[in-house]
Amino acid sequence: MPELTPRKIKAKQTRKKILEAALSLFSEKSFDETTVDEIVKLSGTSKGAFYTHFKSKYEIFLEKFKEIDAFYLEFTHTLPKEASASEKLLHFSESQMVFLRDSWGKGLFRTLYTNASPSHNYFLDKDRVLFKIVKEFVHEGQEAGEFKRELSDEEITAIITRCMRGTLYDWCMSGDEFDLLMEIQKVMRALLEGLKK
Amino acid sequence: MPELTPRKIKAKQTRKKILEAALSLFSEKSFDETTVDEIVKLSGTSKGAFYTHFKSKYEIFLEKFKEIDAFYLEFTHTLPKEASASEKLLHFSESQMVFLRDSWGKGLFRTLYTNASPSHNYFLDKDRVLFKIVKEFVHEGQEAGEFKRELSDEEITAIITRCMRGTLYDWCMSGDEFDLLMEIQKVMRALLEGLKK
DNA sequence: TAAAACTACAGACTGCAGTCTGAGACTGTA
DNA sequence: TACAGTCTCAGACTGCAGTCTGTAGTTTTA
Repeated sequence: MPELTPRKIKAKQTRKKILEAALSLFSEKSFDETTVDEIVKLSGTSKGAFYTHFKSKYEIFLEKFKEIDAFYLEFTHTLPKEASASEKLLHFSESQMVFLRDSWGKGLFRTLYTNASPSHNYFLDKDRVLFKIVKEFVHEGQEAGEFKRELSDEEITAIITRCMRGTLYDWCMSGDEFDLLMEIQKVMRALLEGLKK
Repeated sequence: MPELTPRKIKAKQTRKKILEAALSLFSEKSFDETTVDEIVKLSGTSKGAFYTHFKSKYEIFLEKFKEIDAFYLEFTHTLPKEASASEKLLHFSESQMVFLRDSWGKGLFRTLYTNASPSHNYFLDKDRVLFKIVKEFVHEGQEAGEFKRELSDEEITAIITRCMRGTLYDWCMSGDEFDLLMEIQKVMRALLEGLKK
């Protein structure tokens, strides 16, 4: 079905070259500091090529961000089966924050937030792995009679991920005094408490 | 003490002309659609004048946003004294969201979020009226034995405003299907429940 | 297999926020 | 009252994301 004509193969290679050059520059400097012209130069292509393959500079950036989901997924396997749903959720959010703080950093999140748009919003994508993971825990908690049923698992998930997002926002816009781990604990504990029966 | 020499008076007038022209254009079109050149032209000044009085186009935008706090303040006077702290907080957040939705709209918030930076962040300013209002209610609730005391009033306030912010974020980045009022109710109910003794 | 239609790409160009230079007017000092 | 220093402002300039136009080569059609 993909119909790989020689031309399309070459196009894919071009796309890949651009992507790799961009990611390399993003990590070497930062998103804001690397220009599209540099990406184009390093990849030996052109602006025309760049914009046929990507809608914007930000779109490339998002590409990298998808890697985060891999971590999430892997992490869930390490959680003890016997823990309660709210313990799992608390644990998960803590590990998530530590991971994001140490492996990604504020700068990336600032970029993520300040370049987001309704049509291009990584956070709000309901198909995200994060969303699915949280939803599963919530569902589990409801089945076990731990959480309320007035709200659907989907609604509760929306609430939880939203408050995580708010915390992440405050963190990446704050100075060093903001302790991401402590703050997520406070928020999650209050929230989970309120969601229990 | 202000030492109003003729020169400073004229400078203030220039500043005012720029501000008024900008706000007029922002409401006529939108933030993104109005250019600094237009503002400068309409106000009969120059770029040089613009950037001596304002650090950026966004800074002018924020100027307008401060009006919101006036609404907040006024609203608190309309709340029944006898209501519980959590009722007041719930009520307040609901009215706030209705107000923001109907009088301000998504567009402005999108601008607010996507142009924010650590040094220039309206939301995170702890001196904001919003912060003070919420803190007062929280404090009241703690005094009345309604809320936990494990967290300080300041900490609880941070949590609450953060989750409001997260909800606002989701709203302004979402399509029409997002019901801001319903969503804030869900979030606030869960949160307030979890903060009670 | 010739012509028509399309695709991936090159790079010049546009639009806009923000910077820089310089000048004229004002202010404070002696 | 002269003159050195300092503001306010004008507008030319820079830097960069994204657009537009043209084209060579490829694919499709007849």
